[in-house]
Amino acid sequence: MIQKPKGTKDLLPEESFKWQEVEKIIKEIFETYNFKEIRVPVFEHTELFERGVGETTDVVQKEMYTFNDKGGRSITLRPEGTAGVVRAYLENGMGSMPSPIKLWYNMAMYRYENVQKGRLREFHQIGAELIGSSSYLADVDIILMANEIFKKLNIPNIKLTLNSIGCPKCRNEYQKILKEFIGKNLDKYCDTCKSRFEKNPMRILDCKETKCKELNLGAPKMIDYLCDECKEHFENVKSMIKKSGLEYEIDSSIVRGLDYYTKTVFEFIDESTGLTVLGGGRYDGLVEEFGGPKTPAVGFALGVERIMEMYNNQNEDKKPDLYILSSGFKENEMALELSQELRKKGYVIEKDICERSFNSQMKYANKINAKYLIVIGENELQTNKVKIKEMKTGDEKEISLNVEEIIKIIK
RNA sequence: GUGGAUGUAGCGUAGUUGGUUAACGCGUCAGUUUGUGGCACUGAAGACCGUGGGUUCGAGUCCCAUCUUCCACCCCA
Repeated sequence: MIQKPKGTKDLLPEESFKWQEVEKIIKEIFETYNFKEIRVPVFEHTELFERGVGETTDVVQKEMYTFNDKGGRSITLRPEGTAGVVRAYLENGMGSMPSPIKLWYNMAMYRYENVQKGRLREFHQIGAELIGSSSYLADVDIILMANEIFKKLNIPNIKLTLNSIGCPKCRNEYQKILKEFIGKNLDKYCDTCKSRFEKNPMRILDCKETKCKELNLGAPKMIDYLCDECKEHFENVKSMIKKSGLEYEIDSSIVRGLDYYTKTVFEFIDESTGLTVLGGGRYDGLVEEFGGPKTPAVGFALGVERIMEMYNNQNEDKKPDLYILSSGFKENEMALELSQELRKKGYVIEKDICERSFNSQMKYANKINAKYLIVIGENELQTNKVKIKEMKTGDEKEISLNVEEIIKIIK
């Protein structure tokens, strides 16, 4: 038997119904903030992610599904959503539409990861991008919108953590100081850290190797070296969030795995598993990195599979309104006609399509939880009367055999 | 990428120190019941025991490899 590839998942009807419910709730939240949906290709030129996400990141270094197509182009299955959305923003001239641009997406992502619970190779992210505002008010709106998702979905034990990683200006200053600190013991760090020393020393602070962690003790923190502008921005974000009544924690270790972030970064963490369910931040340099004008932006992405683990259904999937039981050619013809008319009016109708016996049809109607049932046989065709039965109670009622009379009962 | 565990019908399990046609429950299909379901009873279908090698007269059971799933590290959503 051929199995599905490692790290992928089939969504069966019971779960796909749950997904639809969650997707609907989140979409409605986005709409109240006037975000519009965007859909971009599953694959892009590899260069887009190398430049956008950053060549020193784990995502680009070891997790991308990259291949050459038949035309010799290097193609990559998207490992995240922001790069593609920003590319589309530029390519479609959205910079000259009324600013800021507010977009949301719901897309599959691909990362060659070691599989574990809550970590798949094909997974889904729902995200939002707000492009064209440098104000702290944009950060706050994005964070509050993200928080709304957990509130509306009734998901408890979610913690918001915040940090600021500064702008290129203060980060350069800070990195000099950091490199001085690390440089003293560089030969004692692990190989990954050594390779990151020149290009991206801040990620060394994120290393989980015990020897590196020990060496990092007492290292200078970015948050203490923010320039005046970044500092003010972060203070404003914090105080506005506080005023809105949302609790948060400062976590100076959040740097995020993608290089494009600047200033505010945040994560919503599930406290029972410790997994990040939603992560995001500001990325003021990305549009420019892709060759566009200097354009500030902020956004987030949430892991759909991870949120599904925590969500409990509020409703049940639809049950058939009516089962039409019939046997015999004329009778089947009548059943078909009735079912077509009722379906046209939006009712969920089940009928025999296997030419099964009376008894089997009866049992089937029961198993699929049909709400009502009618039997079409010789008598009904002759008298034009039919008994309609409520399956739950067993009550039967005789009515004329026509669509209007049936609707009166099942509606 | 590193370390550990796992794998028997659709699902959940049994399978004794290797020994004939791999068992049970749920589910599925049908019959008892050509005019009324749920209960009950009867029957049927469904597994080359994850895959490929090896040891043996003989392997679901032992050995090796490989894959999957799960857990930890790493990383992230």
